[in-house]
Amino acid sequence: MNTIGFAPHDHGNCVADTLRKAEQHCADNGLRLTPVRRRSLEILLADHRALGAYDLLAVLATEGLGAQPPVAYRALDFLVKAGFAHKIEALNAYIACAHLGECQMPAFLICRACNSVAETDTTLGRGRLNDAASDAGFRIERTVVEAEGLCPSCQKDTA
Amino acid sequence: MNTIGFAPHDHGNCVADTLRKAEQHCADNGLRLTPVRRRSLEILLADHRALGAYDLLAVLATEGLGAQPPVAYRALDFLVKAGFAHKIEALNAYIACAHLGECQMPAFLICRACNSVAETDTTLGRGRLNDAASDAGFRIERTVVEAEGLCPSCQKDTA
DNA sequence: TGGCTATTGATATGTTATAACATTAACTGT
DNA sequence: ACAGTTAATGTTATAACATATCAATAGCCA
Ligand SMILES: [Zn+2]
Ligand SMILES: [Zn+2]
Ligand SMILES: [Zn+2]
Ligand SMILES: [Zn+2]
Repeated sequence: MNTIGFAPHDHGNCVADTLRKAEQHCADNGLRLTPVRRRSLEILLADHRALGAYDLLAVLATEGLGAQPPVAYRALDFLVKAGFAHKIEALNAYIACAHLGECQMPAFLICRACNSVAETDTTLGRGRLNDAASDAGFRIERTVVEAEGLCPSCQKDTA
Repeated sequence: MNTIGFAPHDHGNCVADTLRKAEQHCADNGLRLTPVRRRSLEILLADHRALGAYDLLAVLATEGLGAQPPVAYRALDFLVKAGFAHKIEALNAYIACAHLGECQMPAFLICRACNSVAETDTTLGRGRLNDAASDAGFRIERTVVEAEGLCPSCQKDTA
């Protein structure tokens, strides 16, 4: 299942690996990983939490990479369209993809206490949801699957 | 599956039925379906589309039921908590529950062309997400399952 | 080089949501 | 009926999230 976010892992490697894959994907597809875009991806990758556009902007601003909302939203738009990041609809926030290169249908586990987000790659809903969609004659283009709750560590804290 | 929203149905009955169930639920649970709340539910029920909080507010305002944002947000909060309405996270909008009384884990089919929304259910299909959550030690409290695409009628229009 | 397109800079505005506090209505027990 | 309590509403202000628009610049390709 490869759920990333709550389990400890070699994060330095995780970051370097994702950046490398992103660079490769841009090279292969004629996309430009400009300074703002690259730095935005790095900031999102820094830890496995969702960041609001204005949170990202605040960091970019301290680094002289832009101070107006469109800077952040353009970078996020690029990252999302390229598949390097996902929007968490339930939070109006953004997170780096944890499975770059093999991300088909992401689903997210969102801790309401510490705001950490784990990305898993499941086809939930796809079976059941596809059936429902077929019955209704609906053509699915994108799905949003998000679960809110408590991560292992926050369950302990509130126990 | 009882997917409601795209298929024609006796909507007058659908509305009356839902209002009756809501009244009963309030009576049974000591909740108060005040004028603003009741009218908000009626407005959401008017058709199977998601309405923004400010859209709802605009209607309420023309009827003298309140003109400030908190009026709409309080009513929506009540309706959502009571299970009479759902928030569509992908749209930041709200819709009346189409399965009042038997709604466990709703999922939505959202047409990006006409904005109609069908409500279906994923109760039987949450195996994979539950598995992923278990593996990660995550305790799910709420799920968001939304599919964006084209409804039958809009597929024809763009064909 | 010149023309084209993608990207960035900058200002303004639109949209969604909540904080905070005063007021009024409804319920509870006496 | 009365005070004490809680739930709901009125009102103002502001926070948080997102986009429209247009000018300036950088990369790219005849
Ligand atoms: Zn990592
Ligand atoms: Zn992903
Ligand atoms: Zn947590
Ligand atoms: Zn429902």
